[in-house]
Amino acid sequence: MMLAIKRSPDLLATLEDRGYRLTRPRRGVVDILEHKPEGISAEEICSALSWVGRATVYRSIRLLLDAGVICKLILPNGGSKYSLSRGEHHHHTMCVMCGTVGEFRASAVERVLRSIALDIPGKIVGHRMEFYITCEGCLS
Amino acid sequence: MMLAIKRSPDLLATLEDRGYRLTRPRRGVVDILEHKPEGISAEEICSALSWVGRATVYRSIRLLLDAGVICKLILPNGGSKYSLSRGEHHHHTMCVMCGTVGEFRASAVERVLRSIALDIPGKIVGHRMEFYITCEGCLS
DNA sequence: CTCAGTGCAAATATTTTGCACTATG
DNA sequence: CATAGTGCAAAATATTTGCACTGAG
Repeated sequence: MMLAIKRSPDLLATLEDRGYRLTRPRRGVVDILEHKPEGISAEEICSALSWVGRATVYRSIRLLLDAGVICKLILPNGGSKYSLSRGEHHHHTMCVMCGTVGEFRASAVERVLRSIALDIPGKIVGHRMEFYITCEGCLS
Repeated sequence: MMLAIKRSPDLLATLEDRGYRLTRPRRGVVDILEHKPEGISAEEICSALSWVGRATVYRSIRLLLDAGVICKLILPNGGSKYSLSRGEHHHHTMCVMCGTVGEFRASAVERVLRSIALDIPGKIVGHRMEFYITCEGCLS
């Protein structure tokens, strides 16, 4: 697609920068997501990595989230799944038919954030935004 | 604040329009939220409504969500809570200090949605957007 | 040796389901 | 009396914790 996959090496570097080690289980989680552009749930990661303890999977997920290596996505039904982070701050699209996850960094979003800020009493310290779509493949 | 609370009567009407009844447990959930502008979690509703079975609370929540009487909010940490819906389609602000929930319907948002649509491959069928803020009260 | 990282099983949370019972029209 | 609504307890999910063990510096 538009963005080359395999951005992980650079992102993983941030892990070691922070003093965390890139262990087998952690690498395992990243590897899986590298091959799952549509994202995957915590439990699915556990079964895919049957050689890793469930607790370790959850701990790895939390660590990788902290480090910004992966992203947590909120599904339309409220559930959540994870996907590789391909870069800086961005937002996600999720196809409601096939589940494929896309990323985008529309400058329009950042622009609107500034404009919305004027309407909001207080100081914006964060936000979350997901777009549920029917992707081109599923449309045809 | 800007919007008068107690919009529920009109919203509750949509319940009966749909053929659902406004029973005691359902009314209970709405009542609580009427007095909790900062929203409340499912489990907290259960304890507040100790005279209602847990299952009924969850069923009521789902029903009220469907009917658009209440909203589900995603917290910064991924958890969720509920708040009264004060009207049509809107988005939420949540103070990360005190938890107070606000609503807004900035036309800028809808405008940007249209503009973002151009950047996104496929058809947008829904979205979710939350703003985490430090509210004016907590700023001072 | 020391401590981050791990596995496993148990503990928690959270939400849903089955089923018999109650209430309302 | 037909059926929506309910309570309770059990089941299904999801996630976290305690604790002893392993593996790199």
